[in-house]
Amino acid sequence: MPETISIIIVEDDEAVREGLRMLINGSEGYHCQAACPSAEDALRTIPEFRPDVVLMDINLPGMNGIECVICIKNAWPEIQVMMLTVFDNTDEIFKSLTAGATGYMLKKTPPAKLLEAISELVNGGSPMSGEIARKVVQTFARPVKHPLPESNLTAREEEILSYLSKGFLYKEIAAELFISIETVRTHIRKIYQKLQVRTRTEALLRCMK
Amino acid sequence: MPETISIIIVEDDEAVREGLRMLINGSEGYHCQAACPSAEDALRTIPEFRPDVVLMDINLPGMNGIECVICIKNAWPEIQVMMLTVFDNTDEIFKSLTAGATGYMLKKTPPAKLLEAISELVNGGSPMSGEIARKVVQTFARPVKHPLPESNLTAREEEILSYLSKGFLYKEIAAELFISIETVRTHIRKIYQKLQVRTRTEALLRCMK
DNA sequence: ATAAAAATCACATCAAAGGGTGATTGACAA
DNA sequence: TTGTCAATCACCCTTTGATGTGATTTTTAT
Repeated sequence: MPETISIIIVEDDEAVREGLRMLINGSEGYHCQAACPSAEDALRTIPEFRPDVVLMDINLPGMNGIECVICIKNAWPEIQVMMLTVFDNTDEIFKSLTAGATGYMLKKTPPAKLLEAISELVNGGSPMSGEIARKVVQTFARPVKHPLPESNLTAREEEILSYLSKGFLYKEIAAELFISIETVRTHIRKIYQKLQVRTRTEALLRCMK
Repeated sequence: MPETISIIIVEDDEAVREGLRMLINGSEGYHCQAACPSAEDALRTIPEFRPDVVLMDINLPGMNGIECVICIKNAWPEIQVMMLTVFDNTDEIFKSLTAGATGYMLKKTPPAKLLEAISELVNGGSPMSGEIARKVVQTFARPVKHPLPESNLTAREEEILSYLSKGFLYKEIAAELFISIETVRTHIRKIYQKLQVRTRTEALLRCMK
C-alpha cells in the first residue's frame, strides 16, 4: 500500500487517454507514470515502471486488452489491472476476470468514483460498475435448489468436509471458519468415523461415489 | 425505482437491529418497514409489506439467513436481498449468492456507505465490501500457466498417480509395485512438480479436470 | 556411443494428518 | 430436570506426507 499509487494507462483514444492522465496527475495520491496507446507499447513500458495499477481498455489496435492482461499477470501477478471500457459486454467481462483483472469499470463512471475505485483496487477490493457487479454475482444464482442428499453429517461437518475436499489444510480451514485447529481436527475425526474412512482422500472419494 | 426505498431488516442482535432501523429511518429516501429478530419472523412479515430490499444477517437462531434468502427469492424474486454480516467467510459468501442474494456487505461498513449500497442495490448493482468482491472475482481467475493442459507424466508416474488418487498410502504403493518407498516419494515429487501442486488432494482435484 | 531421460534408492528434516482421551458450553428434547 | 448431542478446545502421541540433496542403474533417443 504505497502512499502514492502509481498507474499506467493503456488506451488508444488520445482524448480519453490524456483526459485520464490529467485526472490522475491532478489528484493527490495518484501518479500516472505512463499512458500507452497500445498493448504492445504497454508491455514494453511496464517493466520499466512496475506500476501498482494498470488501467486497461479492451478494444485496442493489434493485441487486445484481455490478451494484454494475460501477459501482464503472467509476468507480474502483483500488478492490479482494472478494465476500463465503454460496454458491459458479458463475454468480455468474464474473459477479463479469467485473465486476471480484478476491477472492471465503465468509462462513463464519474472521475471521483474512478479514483475511489483505483484506491479500492490497491486496498484488496475489486471495484466494478454496478451493472457489471450484478452480472458477476448472478452467475452464481441457481434458480432452484435441490434438497441436500441424505447424510448423517451435521451442517458443520458438511461444511468442514467441503473445505477438506477442496484441499484446504487444517489450519486454513481453522482460519477460514475462525475456530481452533483442534476443533477442526475433532470435526474431521467424527466425519471419518461416520464415513468409515481413515484419510482425507478416502473421504473425498466416498463423497464423490 | 421508488423514490423511497422500503426495507426490512432481519437481525437477531437487538442493538444492531435497532441501530440499523434508526439509521434507515433517519435518512431521506429510505424507510424501514419492519425489523425482525429471526428468519421465521421475516417470512411472516414480508408478505405483508413487500419491501424493495431485505437486509439479512446470516447467523440467526433457528433458520439461518441463507436458507431464508432461498425462501424469499423463491416466493418473491423481485425482492433484492443484501447480506449483512460480520465475517467474510468464503463458503457463506458463495452460498448466499447461490441462494439469490445480490449484495453482501460487512457490518463494519460505515453508515453512509451502507445507505449507498442499498441504493445501488435497487438500481441494478451488486454492492459488496471490498474483500468480498475480490473473493468473488478471483473465483474466475485462472492461474495463467498454459503448460498445464498436457501434463507430460511418464507411464510410471501415471501409474503411481493412479494409486495415489485411489487413496493408497506411500508404503502401500511401494508394496504393490515392489519398489522402495523412497522411489515412490521421488516419483510423487516429480508428479507434483509437473502438475504444479503441493499435496495429494490438489493433485487429485487437478486430475479431475 | 553417448548423452539425456527415466527409474531406482538413501538420508535427513520438517510439516501435516490422524488417533486417543478428556473437558466445557449451549441447545433441545424426553 | 436431566441427559444427549453438537460444537468448541487442549493435550498427548504416532504415522504419513512433502521437500531437499544426493546417488546409481537402466532405457531410450540422437
